[in-house]
Amino acid sequence: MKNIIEQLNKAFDNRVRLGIMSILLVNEEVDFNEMKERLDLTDGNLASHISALEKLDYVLVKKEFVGKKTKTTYQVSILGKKAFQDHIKALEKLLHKK
Amino acid sequence: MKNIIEQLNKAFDNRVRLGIMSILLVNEEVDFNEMKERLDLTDGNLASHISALEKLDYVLVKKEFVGKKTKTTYQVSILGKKAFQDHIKALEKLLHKK
DNA sequence: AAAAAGTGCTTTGTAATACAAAGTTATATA
DNA sequence: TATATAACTTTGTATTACAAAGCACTTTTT
Repeated sequence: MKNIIEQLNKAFDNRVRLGIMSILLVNEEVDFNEMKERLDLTDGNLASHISALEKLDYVLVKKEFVGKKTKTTYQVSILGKKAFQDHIKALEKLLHKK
Repeated sequence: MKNIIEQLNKAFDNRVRLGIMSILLVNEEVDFNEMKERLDLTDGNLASHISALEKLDYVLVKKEFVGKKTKTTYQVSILGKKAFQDHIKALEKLLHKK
């Protein structure tokens, strides 16, 4: 039988990743710079958290050219959405249902 | 102006500490061994997380003798309850209100 | 009475984060 | 030509998280 904290997804312990996911759940697409500004992160910090979420296939990274300039946008994957919603459910269970 | 993740309390990022707090919010008192079993932790790991919460004055530690045996029980402090509820509010804001 | 087990830690050691800052490649603009 | 922007990667450091072992003491078992 699982204890209450095992149901929480370790990937979402971190506040930055919680922030990224919650932004991506309500925004179809968010690009590197908007994310960076909304969460007030350094480039490297954002890149590394995104990379962690990408490795788990929770976030999809799209790279395109706008003219000759690169543009990177992020989307949540179906798996990521599911994982996040499960995490929220586990959180709610933890917080309200004893 | 604060960004959304700054409102989350860093002390509650961790799943073990989230678990401890949520148990203490619905139980007047919980002793060392019950906490340990409910969260399935090693002695040292529980002790260190409790100590972190104690340092923040979020948890009160009561040591007493039951016969000649020591017994340690934990309670959430008023400050801790406040901090935790604020954290939950911030979480809800993050998760539901965009 | 000796050995084993339990209470509640602390210490030790290791591995995994988290993060800032600087460096990088390439394009863009003044 | 010099500066700026985009999107990283690298480097280095400091902080966690955790298991396992050790410890002092008491209690239970044999």
